[in-house]
Formats: sequence, C-alpha cells, structure tokens
Amino acid sequence: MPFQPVSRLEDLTLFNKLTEEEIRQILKTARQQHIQAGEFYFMQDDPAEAFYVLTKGKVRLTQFTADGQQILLRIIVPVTPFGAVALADHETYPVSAQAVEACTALVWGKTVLSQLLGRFPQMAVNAVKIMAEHVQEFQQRFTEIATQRVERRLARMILRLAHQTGVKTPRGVEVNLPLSRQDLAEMVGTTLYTVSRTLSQWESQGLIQAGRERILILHPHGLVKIAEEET
Amino acid sequence: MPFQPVSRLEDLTLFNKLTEEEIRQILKTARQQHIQAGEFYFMQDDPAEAFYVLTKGKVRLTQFTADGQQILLRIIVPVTPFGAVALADHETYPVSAQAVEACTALVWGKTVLSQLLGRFPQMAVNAVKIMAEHVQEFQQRFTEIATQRVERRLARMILRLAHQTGVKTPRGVEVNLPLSRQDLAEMVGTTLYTVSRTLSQWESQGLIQAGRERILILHPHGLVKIAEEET
DNA sequence: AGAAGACTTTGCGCCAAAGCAACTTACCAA
DNA sequence: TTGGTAAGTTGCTTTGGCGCAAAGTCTTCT
Repeated sequence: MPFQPVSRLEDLTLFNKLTEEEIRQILKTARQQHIQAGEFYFMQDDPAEAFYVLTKGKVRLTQFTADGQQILLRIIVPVTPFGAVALADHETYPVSAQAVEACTALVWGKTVLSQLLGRFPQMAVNAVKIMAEHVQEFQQRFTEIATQRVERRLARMILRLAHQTGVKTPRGVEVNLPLSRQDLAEMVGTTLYTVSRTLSQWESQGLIQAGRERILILHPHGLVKIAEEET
Repeated sequence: MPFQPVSRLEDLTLFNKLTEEEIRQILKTARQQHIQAGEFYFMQDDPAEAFYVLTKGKVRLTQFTADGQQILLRIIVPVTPFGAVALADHETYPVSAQAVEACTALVWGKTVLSQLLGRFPQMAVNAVKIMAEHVQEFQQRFTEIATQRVERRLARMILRLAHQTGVKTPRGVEVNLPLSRQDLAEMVGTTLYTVSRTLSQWESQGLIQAGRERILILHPHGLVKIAEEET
C-alpha cells in the first residue's frame, strides 16, 4: 500500500538504508513550520521551493482545473512527505497544500535539498522510489475511474482512507478525517449527491454508519466485496 | 508538455547536466534489445528488473484491471525512457510494454542501474524529475476524466498524440500511430462506440479525416477550441 | 436559547454515454 | 479473386449518475 503513513520519522522511505547518524544530520538541516487551519503550505503553480514532511495535523492536496473546478487528490497525515516535486529543479507545484487543522511540518529548502542529495545519494534513490509509488497510485486511480462504477470507486476510497487513518472503536473502524460528501465526491470523481445516496444505501444495509463529516465502518468485509466483486 | 520525445539521446531529461563524456560512459553500460511486433519488453506484475529507452519503433503501455478490463495508458515513441520503476528497488511493473512494430531499446539492468545512480547522483535527481512529470500527467488526466466530457477528453488526447507523433502532410497533421477506436476509447476512458460517433461528427464538420486506425487533422484550431472552450 | 451558516438528504427530471445488434468497409492471405 | 477476419459505423434502447430544488440536520457563535 503506497503512502502508508509511518509513526517514526526514521521509518520514512526517504531515509531508507541511511544510518541513524545520517538521518540525524539530515533532520538537523530542516526547519519547522507551523501553520493554522485553513492556511497553505504552498499553492498550485507556485515555484516548487521546498519539500515537506508533515509531523502533526492534516493537509489537503487539491488541484484546480482550468475551468475552476476543484478536485481533492489526497489527504496527508503524519508522518508523510509531500511537495516532492521540489526535488526536481525548476518545477512548480501541481497542487495546493492546505492545512485542515493546525499543522507542523519539517521543511527543506531547494538549495539545502540539492546539497543533501549530493551528500547522500541514497536519499535521491529513495526519492525516486517515492515518486514511483506516486506514479503507480495515479495510474491506478486513472484506470479505476476509467473503468469502474462510482459505487466501487467510493468503496475503494473509503477502504484506502481507513487504512491510512482508520482508528478502531468498539463498534467498528472509524475514518479519522473530517471529510464532507463534497470532499469524497472530488476524490472519486463524482458529485456530492451520488456520494450521499450511496452512503445512505450502505447505511441501510448496515455496512457503515455515516455522520456529518464522519464515517464509521461497521462491516468492512461488505465494503471489500463491493470494491472487488465481479461485474 | 511532458514526455515530448527528443531526437537525440543526449537531450533526454535523464542525462540533464551530465557531460558528454559521462553520458558516453552511461550509454556504454547499456545493452540493446530488439523485439518484434507484438512481443513484450515486460509484463504487468513482473519484477521490475530493467529500465529502457526506446530508440526505434513504438511501444504500448497498457494496464489490466482486476476484472480483466484493459486500458492503454500511453504510447512510447523514440527517444523516450520507460520502465522507470526499475529505478526503485523491489518493485513490479505496473504496466505491460508491448511492441506495436519492430522495436529497439537501450536496456539497463537493475544492478547496473544502481551503480550508475551511485556514481552519478545527478542522474537520480533527473530521474526524480521524470517521475514528477509522470505524476503530474496522471494527476492531470485523473482530474480531466473526473470533470470533463468525453468529447473534450478525446480532443485533448488527439492533440496530445499529434504533438507526440504528428507528421505534417499537405492536407493537415497526421497522427502517425495505428490506433483503433478501441485504443482511443481506452486512453480517454470511454467506449469505442462513443469514439466512433464523435470522430464521425468531427469528420462531418470538416475538422478531421478519420480512417482505419488513422487520423488526419484538417483543422487543428477547431479541435483546440473543443478541448478548451468553457462549459 | 435562538439564529445563522454549513452540511446532508432525497425526490424528480434529464441527458450523456453505455451497450447491443446489425450492417458496412478495409485489409490480408491463399 | 475471393473468402475470412478485424475494424468501424450507426440506429435503438437503456441507464447511471448529474444537478436542481427544497427540506432536513448539525454546529457554532452571539
């Protein structure tokens, strides 16, 4: 599963095969940046000047289309890197990164970053791997949206989110993110109406319990079946 | 425009900021692999063991879904790298790479590759940039398919293909690829029927001339208008 | 507590596009 | 030349899901 968030910084793919000492040195070159809910780490089309690792809070990565529509590409939770395009020269951010709640992130500027890559070539290799995972995920999501029904795409997305941020409760797994119907719609490429209807249907089947910006999965296997069943 | 094919190997993004001498050394470590039309460089889910740069012919990158559907993600033309996931350890190919016609490619095995990345860290940075472009392209295509009508998506795709492989003829720009209606349908996420109908409509408007696995663009501006117009 | 604002649900009409079927056209190989 | 096959077209029917509108909830702030 790509982008499975890790709990310790040292477990990041980015630091793969580096020694504790090397990681410490790398971390020393980062600065911390706190922002409030609603603020942005960066905006789409800004020149990509820094690379981030979120350590606290939640960040939305969204993309605007030419005609003003918006889609939600992903939610970042600790500890996950984002803004990796900055690793490549002369790029602009393809997305905007907005804090959902108060956030803290480690930040490396572009120049520091290229020094680091020179000093620790393994880090560059790791970065390639991270990007490869991104490519795979979006190829996959593209294929999904091109071939699958909304219901299945939504089931898959909810399961994915549960993997990423799910917390176990006595009654089931709760997706620990404030996601509106609109947000979910943008993530799977549909409308808030269809999401609402689908969730209602699942609720009446006892698969989930849906609330305002809240989803509790009562019967994960049922969702998996919808996500994978033939036809 | 991402993945604009280049005519000289030295112009590849992968070799950015490397000296002619370094590039020569890197090229020396590649072997050549010829394959016939219909054969595969690799299949989806094979362990990713090599990285390729196509120097002759045309290659289709396709992805199968769990339920057997297929989609055509991209057509590779010379000189373009593919199979870049091999740069990351322990990955499998997310797509299959099939030759459309007799092909030649430069190949670097995984072990050689990691040695090269150690010796030339700039190459890893370049690889990150390439991957970043891939991510952007698929984010973009995901956004498109999620928000735009078939007609617009098809127009965009044809323009993209024309950029990649278009050849000028006295009557217009010809897309120099044997693409069936089915292929186009897979690329934009629709059905062959809808593609056929749309092309027929454009033909009757004098925008294009469509033949068997062949498209001639008579009036590019008309297509651009469809691709970009509001609503 | 009450009011305002944001989020959600659901009925209804509509349409873009899917999917089927029948037919035509182009290509290739014997 | 001729049949066989793959590619393409087009009419018809069906439908998933869009999107408006109106009503219903939950939250928050005063």
